[in-house]
Amino acid sequence: MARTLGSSGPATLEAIRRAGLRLIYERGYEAMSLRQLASEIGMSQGSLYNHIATKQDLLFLLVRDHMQDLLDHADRALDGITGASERLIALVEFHVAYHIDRKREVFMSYSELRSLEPRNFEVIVAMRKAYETKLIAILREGSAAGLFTITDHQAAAYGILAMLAGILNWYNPKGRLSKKELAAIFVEMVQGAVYDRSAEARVSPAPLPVKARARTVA
Amino acid sequence: MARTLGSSGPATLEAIRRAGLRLIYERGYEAMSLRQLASEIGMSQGSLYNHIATKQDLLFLLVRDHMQDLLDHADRALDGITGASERLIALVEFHVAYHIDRKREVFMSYSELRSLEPRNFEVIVAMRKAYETKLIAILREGSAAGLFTITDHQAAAYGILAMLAGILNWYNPKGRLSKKELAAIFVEMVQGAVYDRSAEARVSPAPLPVKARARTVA
Amino acid sequence: MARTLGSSGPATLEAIRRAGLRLIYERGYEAMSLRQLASEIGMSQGSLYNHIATKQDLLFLLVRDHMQDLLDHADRALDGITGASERLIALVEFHVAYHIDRKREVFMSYSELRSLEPRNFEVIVAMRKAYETKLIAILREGSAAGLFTITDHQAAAYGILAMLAGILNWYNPKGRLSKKELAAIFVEMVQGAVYDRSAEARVSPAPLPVKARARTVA
Amino acid sequence: MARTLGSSGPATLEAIRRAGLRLIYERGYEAMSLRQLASEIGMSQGSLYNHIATKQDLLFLLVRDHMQDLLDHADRALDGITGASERLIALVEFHVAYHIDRKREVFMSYSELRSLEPRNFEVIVAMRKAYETKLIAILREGSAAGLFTITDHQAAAYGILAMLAGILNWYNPKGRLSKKELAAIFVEMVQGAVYDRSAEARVSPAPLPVKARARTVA
DNA sequence: AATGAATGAGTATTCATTCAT
DNA sequence: AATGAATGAATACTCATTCAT
Repeated sequence: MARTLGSSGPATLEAIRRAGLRLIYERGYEAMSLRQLASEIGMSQGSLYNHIATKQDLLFLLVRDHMQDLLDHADRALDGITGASERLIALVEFHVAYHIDRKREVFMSYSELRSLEPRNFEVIVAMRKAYETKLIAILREGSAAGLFTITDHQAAAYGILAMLAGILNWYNPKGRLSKKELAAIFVEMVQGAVYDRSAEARVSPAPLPVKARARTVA
Repeated sequence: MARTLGSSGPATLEAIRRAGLRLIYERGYEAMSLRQLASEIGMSQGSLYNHIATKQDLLFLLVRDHMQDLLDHADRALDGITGASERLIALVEFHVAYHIDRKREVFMSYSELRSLEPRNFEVIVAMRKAYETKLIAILREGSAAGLFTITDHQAAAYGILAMLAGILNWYNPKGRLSKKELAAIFVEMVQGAVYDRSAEARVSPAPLPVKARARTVA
Repeated sequence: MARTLGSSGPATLEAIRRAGLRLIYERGYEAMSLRQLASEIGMSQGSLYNHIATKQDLLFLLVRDHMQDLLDHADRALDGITGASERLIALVEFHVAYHIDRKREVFMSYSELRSLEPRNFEVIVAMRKAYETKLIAILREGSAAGLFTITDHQAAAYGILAMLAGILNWYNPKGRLSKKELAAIFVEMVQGAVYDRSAEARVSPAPLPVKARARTVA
Repeated sequence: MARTLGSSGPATLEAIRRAGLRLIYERGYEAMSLRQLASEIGMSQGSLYNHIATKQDLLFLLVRDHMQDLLDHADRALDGITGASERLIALVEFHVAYHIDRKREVFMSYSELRSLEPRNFEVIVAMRKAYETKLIAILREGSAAGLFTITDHQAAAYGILAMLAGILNWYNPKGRLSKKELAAIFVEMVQGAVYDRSAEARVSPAPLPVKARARTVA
C-alpha cells in the first residue's frame, strides 16, 4: 500500500509510539517484533526506520518520556503544598492516580529496565532516583518536624513506592473500589507506616473499636 | 562422541535448572536462548531435550517449584504461632527473609508471569492467590479481634505484599542494613499500616518524640 | 548488504517456484530443505520468506496452480469436440501429452498429496475429482450412446487415468517411442478397454496396420 | 521401563517392521522418525539399533521382502496355468487381489523408491523389472499365438500394471464393489486392451453376463 | 516518507545415530 | 537386548536492520 495521504511525520511517530507502548506492555520488549508493530499501524517494516533509529531507541524514548512526565506531574502535584504531612498525602494521592491512569507506561518503565542498554539504563535510573528523592525528602522533613517515626528513610521510601506501584498489578477500574477510595486507603496505610505510633497500639492485646465498614474481599 | 563420563541424569537436570534460573533472572525468559543455556553447562543444545520438554516447560517448572516452596516455607513459618499480631509478624519476617534469600526465584516468578502459557499461567496464579490468601486471613482475624483497622482487606494485603516484594529490587546484602534490621523495619511499617491508630496521631500537628537513630540514606 | 541488483519481486518468486518444483520432484517435499532451495537460486534462506509464507505454502501453490492448469488445458483440448469416442480420444491424447510434457508437476501432484495439510489437501482433491469427472462424463455419454461397454464407470475412469499417469514413470523422450506413437498406443488400449467388443463399434473401423514389427523391450 | 519379559529378538524385530510399515505408509519414510517408531512399540530409540542397522536399512528390508513376496506369490498364482489368455487372467486377478490385500506394502514400494539409497534402489528396481517381465512374457506369448494385438509389449505391460496398481489409491473394501467384482472388471478391461478386436479372439466366447446393472458412480 | 526485497545471524526444536552402563 | 543420555548437524522460520527505488 502506498502511504496514507495526510499522515505526516509527527503523526506517524505518534502512532508508532502508541502501538509500541501497547505491544511492549502486552508482550514485553523482547517478545515484541517490529514486524508486528509495523503491521499494527499499517506500514512496512522498513518505513519504521524513517521515524526511529532502532528498536532499543523506541523503548528508550518511551521510558524516558514517561519518566519525565512522571517527574513533571509530581512536581505539579506538590506545587504550593507545604508541610510534610500534606506533601506526603499529595504525593501518595498523585502516585496512586498516576499509576492507575498511566498503567501501561508505568508497568513498562518498571519491567523493561532490564532491556535497556547500559547507557540508557543509567539515564532512566537517574530519573527514577530523582523521583524517589522527592519522597525521601518529604519523609526527612516529616521526621525532622517530629511528625514521622522512621527507622530508615530510604527503606521507608522504597517500601511506600513499592506498595503503591503494586496497585497497577491488580487494580480493576470496574471493580469494587473507586480510584478515590483506593487513594484514601493507601494514604491511610502510608500514614500508619510512617507516623509515630502510641505504644499501646502495638502488639499488645488491648482491643480497639472495630471499624464499622470492614469490607469483605471481592 | 558419547556421553561425558560422570554426568548423570538428575544432576544434569539440576544443572539445567540452576543455569536456567540464573539466565532468566539476568536476561529474562525471552532474551535467554537455549544455546546460551546449553553452552553455560557445557552440553549441546540437543541434549537439553533429554531433560526438558520445551523452553516453556523449563520456565514453568522453575516457577511452579518455587511457588510450592514458598507456600511450604510460609506454612512452616506460621506453624504453631497463634494470634493475628504474632502471625502477621511471623509472615512478614518470613517474607522479607525469603525474598532476600531467594531473590532470583522470587523475581522471576513475578516478572515472567507474562511469559507463561495460559495453562501454566493459571496454575501459577492460583498458587500466588493461595499465598495472598494466607495474609488476608491473618488480616481478617486481626480485624475480627479488634486489633487491626483495615478498610479493605484485599487491598491491604496486596499493598503489604507489594511493599515487601519491592525489597528484592534494591536490597544489598553488603549494604547498610542487615537482613534482621530490614525485617524489623518492615514489621514496624506493616504494623503501622494495619493497626488501629489513635486519632491524635493523625495528620494533626501533635509532634511526637523524635526517633534518635534516624539514619541517612546510603 | 542490500538486494542484488536486477532481481525483482515476481522474477524471484518465479525462480523459487522453478527451483522448488525441481527439488520436490527430485527429492520429495519432506526431503527438500529450504536451505537447499535458497542456495540453488543464490539467495539467503530468510529472503525466501519475502515471497512465500511457508514451505507448505510453496507446495500448495505449485500443486494448485498445476491442477488449475491441467483443468484449463483439458477443457481447451476438448473444446468443440463432439461425440463420446472423439472426446475420449482427445482426452487421452491430451492426457498423455500433458503427462509427458509436464512430468514433474504431474508427478509432484500425485506423490505429494500426502504432504499437503488437510485444508490444502481437500482443495487439491476437489480439483482432481473435477478432472476425473470429465472422463467419467465422457464414458457415460459413450455408454448411453451404446458405444462403450463399461461395467463400472468410476472404476473404468480410474483405471484409464492410472494407466496413462503411469507413463511418466518410465517414458523416455530419447527412447524408442515418440510422444505421438505413445499416444496412439494408449488411445488404442483405452478404446479396447471400453468399447463394445463388436468390431463395428470401433471409431476407426480400418484396423491399424498390423505390427509386423512387434518391437522388443528396450 | 525395563524390557518386557517374553519379548524375544525376532518378535521385537517383527514389531519394528509392523510399526515401520504402518508409519511409512501413513507419513512417508522421510516424515517418519525413529522416535515415533520406538514410542509406538514402547521401546527406547537406542534399542531399535539392536534390531536394525539404520533407518534406511529398515526401509530396504521392508521393500525388498515385500518384492520377494510379490514375486513368489505371482509365481504361485501362475503355477500350472497354461495358455497366454489364461495366464494373463490369472496374473491380473492375482495382481488386483494382492494390491488390495497388501495395500500398504505395495504403496510403500512404489512411493518410497525415491528414498532408497542407490545401491538399494538398484536391487529393488531389478526385482520390479522381474515382475514386469512376467507380464511382458505373457503378452509376447499371446501375441505370438495370434491372440493379442499389441503395438508395444513393454508399453502395454506398463500400462496394464499402472492401471491395476492405481486400484490401491481408491479401492474401499466397504465400498460398492467387492474384490471379486473389481477383479472381473479389470480382467475385462485388460482383455479389451490387448485382445485382437475380432470377437472370436476372446477367451470366453460366451459374452460376459450383460451388466444390466451398469452402476452409477458413488 | 514509504516500500519491497534483501541479509546474516539467530530462534526453538528434531533428527538419526552412538555408546557406557 | 535394553536404556538413558549424549552428540552434531539439520530443520523451518523469525529477527532487526539496510537500502535502492
